[in-house]
Amino acid sequence: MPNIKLPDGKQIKFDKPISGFDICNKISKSLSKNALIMSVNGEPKDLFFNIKKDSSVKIFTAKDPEGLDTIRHDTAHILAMAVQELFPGTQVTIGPVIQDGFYYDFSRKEPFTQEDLDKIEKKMREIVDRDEKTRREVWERKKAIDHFKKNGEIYKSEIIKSIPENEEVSLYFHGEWHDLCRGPHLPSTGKIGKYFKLMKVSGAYWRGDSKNEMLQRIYGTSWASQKELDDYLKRIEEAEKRDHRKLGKEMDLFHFREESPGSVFWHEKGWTLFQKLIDYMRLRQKRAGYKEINTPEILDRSLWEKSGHWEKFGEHMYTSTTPDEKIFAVKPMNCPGCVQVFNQGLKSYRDLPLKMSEFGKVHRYEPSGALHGLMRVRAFTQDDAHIFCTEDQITSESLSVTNLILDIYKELGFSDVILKYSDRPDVRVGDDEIWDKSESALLEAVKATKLEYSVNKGEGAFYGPKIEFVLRDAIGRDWQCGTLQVDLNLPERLGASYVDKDGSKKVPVMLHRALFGSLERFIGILIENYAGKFPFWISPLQVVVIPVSDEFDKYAKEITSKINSSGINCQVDLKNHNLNYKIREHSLSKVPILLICGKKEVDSNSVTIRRLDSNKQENMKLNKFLEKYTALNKASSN
RNA sequence: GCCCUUGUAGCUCAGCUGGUAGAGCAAUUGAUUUGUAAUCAAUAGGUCCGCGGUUCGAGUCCGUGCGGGGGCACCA
Repeated sequence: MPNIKLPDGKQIKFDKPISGFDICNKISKSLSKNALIMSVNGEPKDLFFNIKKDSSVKIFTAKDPEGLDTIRHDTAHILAMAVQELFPGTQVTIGPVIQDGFYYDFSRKEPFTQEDLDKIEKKMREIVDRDEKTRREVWERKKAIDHFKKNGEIYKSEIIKSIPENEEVSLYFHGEWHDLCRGPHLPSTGKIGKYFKLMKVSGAYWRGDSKNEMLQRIYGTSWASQKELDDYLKRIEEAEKRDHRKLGKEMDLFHFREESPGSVFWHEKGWTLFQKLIDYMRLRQKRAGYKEINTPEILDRSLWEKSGHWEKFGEHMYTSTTPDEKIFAVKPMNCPGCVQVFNQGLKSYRDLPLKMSEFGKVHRYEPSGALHGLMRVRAFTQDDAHIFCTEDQITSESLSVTNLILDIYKELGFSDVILKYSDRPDVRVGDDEIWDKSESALLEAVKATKLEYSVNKGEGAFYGPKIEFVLRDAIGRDWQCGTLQVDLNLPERLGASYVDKDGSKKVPVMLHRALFGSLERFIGILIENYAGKFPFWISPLQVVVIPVSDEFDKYAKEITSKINSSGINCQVDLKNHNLNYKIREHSLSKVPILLICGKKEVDSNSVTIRRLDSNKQENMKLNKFLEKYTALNKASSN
């Protein structure tokens, strides 16, 4: 005679075993209508599950994340159902819920076309209309395997084999159609609603392994209401508008071309942006005690063999054979070169910590399918630095690195940052004592930031633990950028040493650190974060002067030259177009400040300011303008 | 690298079932002299991604290579 405890503390006594439906009926009519699944003592269950013992029960509707997830899960199921109705012989595999939706992987010879997707979606709506009741059966493992095998569902039988022995094998039925599933599911197909949409088809390896067969994955999205679906589609549209590849073209920042896939052709404006970031970082790093160096882009194979890169990452390295048959590699990383700078000359403990920064351009032969605009390229510039220090200095150096990184992110508009800390993997170099030391140093630095962080057990590099910095952009997307890694391996491999107090030679610890990781990628992130509308000080073209008519060209040219002399990037637009046209053109290319000048301005030696996305006008004496905007023309910390 | 998809003027795109290319914007020239998001007109502009094939004939069909896009795998 179960006694049911509800989340609000209320208890209901029943005189016989009951289902979720019974409980809902007891509570309210609307709940009976809206209930999707429930949890019994924390375990997710179907509403038709029979509760025999005293339990705490929670009912979920579409308003709960658990409810929405189940809607998505069920949408994936009816996707599979629709596919098998339309395309008999297609094998189903897995169909999990993912962020904002779900996918289902199928095995079928012929590829699904866009028309197929439309057909499938229509069929799914039919299935919802049929409102078929959900039925759950638990099968004996062997029987289930044989059953799916007999039906040609090889993948399903594989999945059953991998279910742990102590778990039951459950099948969910909708009419004749059934699928292996842990559940829970909605009581009937009608409960799904019709706020779903199939988004795209793509390939995906069975069990995520590139050695396996490639399946066809259909992605979909599913929501509890039309409004949520519309909002989601709108969100995607907004993200597309910010696409850095699109904006890069529109704003004339850079382009790509066939002759060098994955390498950027920077245009003047894009390169100005690039240089501005470097200038800013130089300033900050100099202040933080870094010494900037530069090392060769092409280095003899022997160095890469010594560093271990040749063996581990050889297939991703560009190499070059000289006319006299020597093999050189284009650097995929800056560290070996930097260690060689350290190695030149004798170093004393008094030199430590020695912080060497390098804006090094590296080349990596990335798989063609990985390339993506500026986000994933084959040639990029790292804002790299290597800190050589003693074991005792790891903590303080880590703290100063995290401070610098977070401060610079903030200045560039990213204050929402989370950290990922990774500790020792099973296969590693170095003794445990030094691992203990480096791990606690990094963890201390992580904690000192007071930011949210995750611990990734065993995810560190074989040569040391690491922190990764993930920043969240204006539309909530996460980008992993910065990194701080302890390296207990490379200095030794390349024979780095310093003379300690007692006159003995010691191997220094090396910290690798990068803030943006790749300047190219970071610019991509900046573009998308700001939707191309950069803050004044970063903007590559900051001011455009527009004379009202060619009568005022002379004045416009004069003030343009004065503004440029003050260090602000300014252009004058003397083209034979009217004012409206020019305002539109420069607004679309996202110039932050337009200065309009006509008779009024010439007479009073002033400018009229029009800011991007505002049609307010502000008149100001030229001197005042220069004063105000030179002050704005740098990061606030400078 | 793998699966799907795609490649036409500087840009965005049209071109039905094969009959040797078209628009808008941009560019150039001329007119207009403009006060806050597109002034008007004329002109010029294309090995329809490359290579091969089918065909009397290919932007269109087939094969192949390269590039782009969406995923998967990869990301020191």
